Amino acid sequence: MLDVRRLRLLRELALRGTIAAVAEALAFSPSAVSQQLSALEREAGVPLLERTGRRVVLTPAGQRLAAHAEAVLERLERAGAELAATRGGPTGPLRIGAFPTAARALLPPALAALAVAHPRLEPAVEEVDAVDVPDALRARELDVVLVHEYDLLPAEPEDGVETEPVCEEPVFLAEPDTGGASRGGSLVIRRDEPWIVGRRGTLCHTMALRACEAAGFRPRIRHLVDEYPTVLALVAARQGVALVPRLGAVDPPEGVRLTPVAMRRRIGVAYRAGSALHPSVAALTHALRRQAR
Amino acid sequence: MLDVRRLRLLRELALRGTIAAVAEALAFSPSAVSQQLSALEREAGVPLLERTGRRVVLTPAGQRLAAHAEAVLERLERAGAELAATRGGPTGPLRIGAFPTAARALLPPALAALAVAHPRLEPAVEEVDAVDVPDALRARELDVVLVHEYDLLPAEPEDGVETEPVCEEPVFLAEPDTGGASRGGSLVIRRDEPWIVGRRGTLCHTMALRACEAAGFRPRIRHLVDEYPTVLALVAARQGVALVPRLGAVDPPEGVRLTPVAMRRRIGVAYRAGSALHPSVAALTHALRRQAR
DNA sequence: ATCGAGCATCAGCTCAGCTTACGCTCTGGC
DNA sequence: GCCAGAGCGTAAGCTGAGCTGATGCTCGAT
Repeated sequence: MLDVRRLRLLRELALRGTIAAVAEALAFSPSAVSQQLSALEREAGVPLLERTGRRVVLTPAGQRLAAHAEAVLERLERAGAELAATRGGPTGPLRIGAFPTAARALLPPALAALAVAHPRLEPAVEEVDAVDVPDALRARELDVVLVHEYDLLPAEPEDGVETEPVCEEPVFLAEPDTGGASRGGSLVIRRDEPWIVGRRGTLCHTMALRACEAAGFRPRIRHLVDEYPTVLALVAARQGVALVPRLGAVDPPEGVRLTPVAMRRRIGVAYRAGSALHPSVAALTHALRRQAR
Repeated sequence: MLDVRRLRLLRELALRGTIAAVAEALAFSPSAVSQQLSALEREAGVPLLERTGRRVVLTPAGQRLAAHAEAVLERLERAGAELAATRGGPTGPLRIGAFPTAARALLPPALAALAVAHPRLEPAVEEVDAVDVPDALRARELDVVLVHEYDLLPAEPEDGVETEPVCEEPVFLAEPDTGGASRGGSLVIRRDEPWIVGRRGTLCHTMALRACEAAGFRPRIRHLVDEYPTVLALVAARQGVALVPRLGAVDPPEGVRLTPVAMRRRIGVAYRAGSALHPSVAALTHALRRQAR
């Protein structure tokens, strides 16, 4: 009978690529991981890893075994979720990851409602970068993560992670309020304005570029700022224009005009495959949905 | 993460009913099983067992968890089978169980062919009672078992065990050869003859009773004998009539007339769920099928 | 050419989990 | 009705699986 703890290491290796990364993710020493993978290879009787240069890669047999491991672990996750469900309502710690806007605008009221409905639930929120989400979930550093995607930028599915939609919101063009009549939501008219976009590598950065690209021009980028309150303050100071989702534009400062554009942002929750039935996860999803209405 | 070794114990408990039986089956002391199940219950956070009298029974939550365990273990079995397949052809020990007729008539030539095709396979045959088959497979005492069923007596599916057909054979009515013309294969005409059937509790015993019952009478049973050569010798000695499948009637003695009746026996192989792809299992199944033609 | 990242191996230690011993409770046979 | 034994749980003690930390080797990047 194959050892599931070792299969877990193999699966993590398939996801992360190096033994050192697996070790760090699971809080082991690289030595331990190496030893356990060697043992797994001995059990299997087939080479699973191959040293290439100073790294290792999975052999085809190793990849197939990693797929089996994925399936086994998912079923274990489901079993655990079901147990938690029979254990009664949501209880204990729930580690929630969120992108900054959600952490500020969406989560606090949802958590307040949750505290009333499920007083024994202990949510812990942590801001997290989108790129770290799958690893954080798989490594069990987080249990649920609020994620978002834009029309022009659909998120691709990740192994071992499932996503469920929570709500959709419009995206606004934010520009200095000159007092004149609105010029409508088309981006093209602002092609010569300076733009304020998210920092490079963020979803919002890419989203703004894609949106301008779709409108047929490359924006002149002046400011790189992630926090929407700051963005709006810059807009009010006539530093440029920006694209801002509704949740980023609650309570806009004076001197900012918001015009809807033809793009929407979708917000969802991501969790480990199999934990959809977990009562704490289900309760948070429910609270977020109610909040979003 | 739930411990799979402990889940295995829970699954065995679901199948066998007592901790002592689980311990014996897996070569542990009952104490070890008890401790591990307690630990599993602690992990689960839900009562899984309930003491009733001097036994334990699974709670509903325990039963559901056992079902998950079954799924996990089956997937592990498949992973192992796939590894064995990539390891190259059939190799190593293969523990084969068989009912007596198959052990005598079907297996030896199949094993001879197998030895030529796969010299590194080390088959070990053991006669086994039909009632012990599922436990022997689940407890990993055997890898493959030859099983049979009669038209009137279909085998019900067992958790964790899969069955695949190998061949079908006719069943004969064996009666003393009086030299006269055959009276045809109807059983009714022999309703007053003494009958020779398998020992009580065997499939063959039940099969004979069902066949007579279907023909509308209750047989007068004189001899209870399992071994078909002995049965045929008794028939030749004019001790009664009997129902004998073809494999039990190779080389019949003088003075026995065999007439086909409207019943067939199906022979199949049973193995642990998930091990169908195991090269040794597949090779044996293949050899048996060829042999049966 | 050199340095560091990445992996394997070795030695040593710790704790999970096994066995043995024992006690308790219930059941079935006499 | 009683008692022997089946069945389960707990306590104590031991062993080995598996972890850490040290060391060495091999690449690849600067």
